[in-house]
Amino acid sequence: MSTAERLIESTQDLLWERGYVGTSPKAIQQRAGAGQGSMYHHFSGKPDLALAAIRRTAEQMRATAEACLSAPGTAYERVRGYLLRERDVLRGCPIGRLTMDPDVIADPVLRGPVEETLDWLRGRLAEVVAEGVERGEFDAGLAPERTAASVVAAVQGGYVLARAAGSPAPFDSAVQGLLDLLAARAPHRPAP
Amino acid sequence: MSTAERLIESTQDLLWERGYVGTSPKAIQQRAGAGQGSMYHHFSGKPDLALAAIRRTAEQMRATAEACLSAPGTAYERVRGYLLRERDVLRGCPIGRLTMDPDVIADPVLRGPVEETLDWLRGRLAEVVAEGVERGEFDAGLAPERTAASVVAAVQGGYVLARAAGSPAPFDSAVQGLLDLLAARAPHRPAP
DNA sequence: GTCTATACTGTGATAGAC
DNA sequence: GTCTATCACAGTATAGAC
Repeated sequence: MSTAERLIESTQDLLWERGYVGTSPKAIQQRAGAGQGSMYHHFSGKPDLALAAIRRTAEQMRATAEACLSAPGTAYERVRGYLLRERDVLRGCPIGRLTMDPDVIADPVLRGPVEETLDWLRGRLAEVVAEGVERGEFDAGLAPERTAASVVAAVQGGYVLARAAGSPAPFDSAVQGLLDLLAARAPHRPAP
Repeated sequence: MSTAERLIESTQDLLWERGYVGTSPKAIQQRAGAGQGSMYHHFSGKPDLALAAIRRTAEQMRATAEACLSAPGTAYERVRGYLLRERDVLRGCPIGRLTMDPDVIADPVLRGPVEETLDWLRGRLAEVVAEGVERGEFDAGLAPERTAASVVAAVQGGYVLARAAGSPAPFDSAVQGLLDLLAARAPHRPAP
């Protein structure tokens, strides 16, 4: 793998673990096995490298979510598939995490991919819910946009609860609680 | 106000804004209008001062939540009151925020108040939901613990979405989406 | 109690040799 | 392209004067 690739991947890991503020160029270089000069040859500085890493992570997250949401099954089943997909819960969300980073939120360029990714996810989930309503798989009264926001928030908030508790259990509760509520709005009442 | 008090309040503000990793003793001293020696006289170092600040913030958050949850009204109304209470949404949660701080999560002493506060909140909300079920204000099938976790997650996740978007709108959607789902489980169907 | 001086390490970046 | 040397500055803490 090229040095630039290794630098990007190391940055992805460190941003996930420690955030932007908590990640130093030195730490990135050490993890990538690259020298200082090498890093500053490929990237103009920390923000530039972080941007490349954030974009890469955003792409990957989008692909993972799309795989769940475009799977076969009813709308409820696809939402359930997204909510119950395997996750390393205690690591949290590599994109959502960045919203707590003051330097990321303050810089429109760095915040860009974060905003786009979470917007896309809400929009995509809203499509699935709307489809479900059209097909009669969900109650007509279910509001797609709001429901989609609740689904994404359950995941993001679940990570917060799990990390506070030092255990994935509260994440599972939060997700299952929402799934219980959604199942009650799916006319055929599938098992949650 | 005493110097120690000013140091604690400055630390509360900075932890909320920039997190533990992003907050330096120097920045705290400047905001508090205190010298270095003064800070190290009252506190043994950054972790000690941060602990005092986190404990203070945790107390305050608990008091605010308890005020909503012990208000008069049905269980649904009290949960709604908690969810719709005024918030500075873009600032996020001063306690939930800390779960993304690697140095806080790694230190059991600093994580302690964070864990206790969010555990207490879930437990307290579960009591309210359980009471509602007993009184017939909620469907008997509603699981108190799971529902409580979903409520807290909606708020914490709502903050993430709002900060990503640079707007409180997605927070409101997530909260309202959950409220819609909960209203459908309250036999008298109050307006959400 | 509060201040200034000091020390040491880490951060983020540049310069120039190879 | 990659390396090492160097830099200015911030982070964290201690020492000792007042």
